[in-house]
Amino acid sequence: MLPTLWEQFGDEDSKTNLIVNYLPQNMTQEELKSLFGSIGEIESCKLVRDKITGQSLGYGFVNYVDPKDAEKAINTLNGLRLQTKTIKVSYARPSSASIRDANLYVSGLPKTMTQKELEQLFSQYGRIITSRILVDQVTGVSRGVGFIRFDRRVEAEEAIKGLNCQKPPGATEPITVKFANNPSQKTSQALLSQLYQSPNRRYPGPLAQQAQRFSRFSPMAIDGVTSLAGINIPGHAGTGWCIFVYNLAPDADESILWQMFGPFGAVTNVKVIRDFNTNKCKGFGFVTMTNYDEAAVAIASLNGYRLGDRVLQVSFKTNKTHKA
DNA sequence: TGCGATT
Repeated sequence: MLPTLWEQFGDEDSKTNLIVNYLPQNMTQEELKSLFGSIGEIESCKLVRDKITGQSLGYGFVNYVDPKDAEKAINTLNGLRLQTKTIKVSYARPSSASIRDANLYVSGLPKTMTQKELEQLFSQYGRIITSRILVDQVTGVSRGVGFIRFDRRVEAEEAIKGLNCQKPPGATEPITVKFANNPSQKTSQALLSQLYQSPNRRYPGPLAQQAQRFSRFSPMAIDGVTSLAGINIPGHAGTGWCIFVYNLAPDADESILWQMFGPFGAVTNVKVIRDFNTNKCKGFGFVTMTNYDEAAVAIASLNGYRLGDRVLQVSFKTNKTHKA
C-alpha cells in the first residue's frame, strides 16, 4: 500500500483523530474499540455502517485523548492483518462537504499498469487520498479496474474531464473514468438478495438429467465441445469458464442466472450488466463456471432457451470490445 | 448481433 500525499504531510489540526480502513466485514464497534483501546485512552470510536442494513462499511474512526497514542496506533496497527484484510490506520481528514464524492472508478486500464503509475497519471489533477487496482484473487493479475480518491470533488471532476476516454501513455485502448458507486448501495442490495437465495446450492443428479429441466425453444444447435475447434479458448479466464448471456430483460437480476446455470454444475460468479443511471439490465450478463464440461452442457442447453418472452443467446465469452 | 468488472 503506497503512502499518500495526505499521509506524508498529515494535518496539524487533527493529530488525535484516526481513520481505520479495510476492516473485516464482521468486525464490531466493540472489537474496534478494544483493539485501539489497547494503545491508550480513547475519546470516541465509531464504526461506519450502512444506514439501511446496519452492515459495516469496513471503516471507522478512532479519536484518542493523547496525540501520542494516535501516533503510536498508526505505527503499531497500520498494516495489521485481520482475517483476510490488511487494515490501514491513518490520520482522518477534517470532515467537510468539499471532500465528499471525490472517489473515481477507473476501468479499461492496461493490465501492466501499477498502482504507482495509476497515481502518477491522476496526480496532475489533485491530491490523491487513496488508490487501488483490483486484481484477480487467484492469479494476482490486474483486472484493469481501479479506484482513485481525491482530496476534493473538484479535483475528481477535472480528472474525469482530462482522462475519461483518453489513452494513458503507451496504452492501446482508452480508459473510462467516472464517479464510483456508493458502496453502501451494493451492500444493501447484496444483503437483500441473499434473503431470497442460496447461490451455491446444486441439485443432485447427472448432467444429462439437469439439462432436461430446460426445454429448447429453437433448434439453434451448439455442440459445446466441437464448436471450440480452432477457437482461441474463448471464455477461459484462468479461474473458470466465462459465459456470455445475451437478451436478458431490463429487470433481470443475478438470481435468475444462479437459477439457470446452477443446476449444470459449479458456478462461481454471476453478473447482470446494468446501466448506471437507470439501474436496468443492458440486456446481457456473465456467468463463470469452474468446469469446462459443465459449462459446455449449460451453453448447449440454455442457448435458445426461452426466458419470459425472450430467447436467450448463450455462448462462451469472447474478448470483443465496443470498437465499431 | 449486443461481451463487464464498483475497493
